[in-house]
Amino acid sequence: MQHLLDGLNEQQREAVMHINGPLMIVAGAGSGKTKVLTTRIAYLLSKGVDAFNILALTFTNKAAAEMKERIEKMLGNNEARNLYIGTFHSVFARILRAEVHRIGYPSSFTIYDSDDSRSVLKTVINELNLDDKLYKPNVVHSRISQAKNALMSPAEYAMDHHIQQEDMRSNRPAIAQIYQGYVARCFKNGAMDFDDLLVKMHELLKNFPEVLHKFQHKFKYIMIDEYQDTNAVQYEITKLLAAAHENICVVGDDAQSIYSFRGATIENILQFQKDYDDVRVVKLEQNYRCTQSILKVANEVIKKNIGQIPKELWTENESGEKIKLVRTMTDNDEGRFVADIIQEQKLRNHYYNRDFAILYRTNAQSRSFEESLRRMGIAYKIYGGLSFYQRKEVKDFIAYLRVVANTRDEEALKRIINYPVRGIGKTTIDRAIVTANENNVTLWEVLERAQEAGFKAGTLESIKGFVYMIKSFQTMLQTHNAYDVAVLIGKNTTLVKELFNDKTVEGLARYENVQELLNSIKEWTESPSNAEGEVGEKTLGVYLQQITLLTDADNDKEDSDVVKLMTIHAAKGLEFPVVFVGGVEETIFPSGMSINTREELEEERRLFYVAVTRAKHRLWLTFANARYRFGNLVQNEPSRFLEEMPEEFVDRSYAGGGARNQGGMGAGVERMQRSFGSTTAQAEKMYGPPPSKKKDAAPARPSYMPAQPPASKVVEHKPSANFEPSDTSNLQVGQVVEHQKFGFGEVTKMEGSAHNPIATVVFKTNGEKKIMLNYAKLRIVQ
DNA sequence: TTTCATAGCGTTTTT
DNA sequence: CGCTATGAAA
Repeated sequence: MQHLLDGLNEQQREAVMHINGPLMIVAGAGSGKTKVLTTRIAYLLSKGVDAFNILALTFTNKAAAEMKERIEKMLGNNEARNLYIGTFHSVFARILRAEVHRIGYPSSFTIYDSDDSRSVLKTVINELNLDDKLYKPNVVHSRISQAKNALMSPAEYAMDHHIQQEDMRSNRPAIAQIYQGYVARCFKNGAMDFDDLLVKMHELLKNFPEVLHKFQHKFKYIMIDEYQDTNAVQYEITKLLAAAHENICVVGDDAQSIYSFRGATIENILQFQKDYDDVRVVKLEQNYRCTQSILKVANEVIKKNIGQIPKELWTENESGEKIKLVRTMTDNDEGRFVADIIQEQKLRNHYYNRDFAILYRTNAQSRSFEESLRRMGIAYKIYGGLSFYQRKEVKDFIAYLRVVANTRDEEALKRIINYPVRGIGKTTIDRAIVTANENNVTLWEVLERAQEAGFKAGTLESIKGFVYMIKSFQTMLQTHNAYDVAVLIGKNTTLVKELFNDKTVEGLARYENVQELLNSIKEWTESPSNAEGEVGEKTLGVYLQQITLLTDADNDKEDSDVVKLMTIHAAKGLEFPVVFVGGVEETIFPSGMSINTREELEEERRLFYVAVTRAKHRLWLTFANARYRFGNLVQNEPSRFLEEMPEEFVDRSYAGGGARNQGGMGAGVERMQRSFGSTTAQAEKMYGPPPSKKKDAAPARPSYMPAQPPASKVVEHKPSANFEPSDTSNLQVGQVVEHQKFGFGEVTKMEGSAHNPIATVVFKTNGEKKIMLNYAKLRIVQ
């Protein structure tokens, strides 16, 4: 047993060994938090606690997988596979699978990602005949999400005076109505959004005493990582679960709370001591990650925040280099500078690509870094942005799987019903949806009984074919695994073939993405357990639920030697030898959206703290005088956070003398001012004027002259006197035809299906055109 | 019914 | 700037 505790400091050991009763670990950045958590679980197991009785909630699936691996190594057996470790969302998804039938959901419920949610909202907003200019899905969704995270039902939302006033003031009084419609629609679709995974879990525990009792009894020991980033639902759930044994251990750092925008409240960790009697508090204050300089800077900046748990982080590490502040002219220069330094540092200090991380406040900032790295031939990977599973072609394929697993899923159904094209167009779908709503059945049920709805013969055939196909996939699922069915789907829908035939660069990438998806299904099907160590359940539904909850980081292959680019939020919990933080400018960092209240600004500062403390050895902070935003050059002041850093640990020699060109700077100010400049005027001198906002800034022309017609001007053709459309059903390559507008031309290619033939015609006067024979009138000349 | 062009809009941050 | 949501032509 002793060896488990070896190498732990006094506080860490205390945290590990306190196993009964509530425990709060205040873990500063880089203080060995993960080590403590894993050791603590191993310690519990070694004391005879059954792995089945331990629940550990982490922030990412990757963290969960890592912890499990480390515990297995420590113990030398595979007991760890029986632990319940995962994110709130994935652990609850797993529990819901078994229990959610009680509230009318299928166990293979679909999990909607933000895109799906937005799409449902759009439908609801349209059906309520509301102005979609006013009710933007994004705005509405965040409103609903906030309500859910505060455990507020649609009815309660409608009754709440404060909320109603807010919605009135923003001229959106119908959000309550939309909320209600949205919830109803999700339920009808057998689908849950991210928030529902928490809300429905809470509902089950609250309304079904037998469920609550079962899980209270099961989870005798509960651990929650990143507790400072939990929200109200998560708080309520854990409180319910822990109520029986009160063996609850939360780990967090109030200084790193950066998720208030999704309902996280720092109060949860500040109030923990009041929630339970006899809370043991352990502070981990020794940092093992950063150099003195980095840590001093971080400490000093975060001190500007008021109302924290008092603590002073210290380290025995060497002092290291000063933090380097860098000013560049534009965002493109910033990118070039960082790429240059990476190149230089690789040579000078023998770093590998994988030792570098470039962090930024917003995803949009990745572009300039990406470009310069590519130009320099430095391998990199961008985390976040749109994930693999959000790409069009992947989502399309997955939509088939989703429908097969859950035909109630209307979003997925709408996506694939006419993809690839099978003659079920918008009119047909709209009509089917109306029928479904009128009869209060699902869209799928309408399709199943299409003959009763009175579609015309051709359409009915198409629908029948589609329904038959989906049903055959479902049948196959009973005897085959998810991978086999997926391959069959790819074949039968000609979806893979279609992508394969697209030989453009993007088409090739799309094809490869679908292949990769198939591989991932195969891998998943064949591996004995899933991300949470769940053995056995290898159904299609489970697969789909899991991938929706996956992030880029979860799929990360640690072995690849690439520079990592990500937002600071995504970098939480990670560390890198060398870190660059880009765009340290007012309106970006702190974000222009978050400078209106002290609370907002303090969260930005905590974010800055997180960014700085990701670095182990070297840290560069960069900012640009001006950067391109929506196509035009705008200038920003250096971030106010730069002024808050203690001078002695900061090297400003690349920074134009001082962050804000004011007070306290050395003699360098003027020199740097001259050589770097700081105004847009100078930026324009070097890079030309910003593109004009006006569309028509081009050559002046007298107002009486009409603007140039669009480039694709048609040379007028007067149809022959005897023009009469011919029967083109047998049109052949090589025939000469006349078109009413385009004139005479020769057919060079025939393509398209029998139902929708397309002829390519090269016209004498107008060049090559693609003509759809069903609609265009052609006279065959010879 | 499908495709292609363009107008308009967006950037916090994520499960 | 780059994407996507709509509408006119095919």
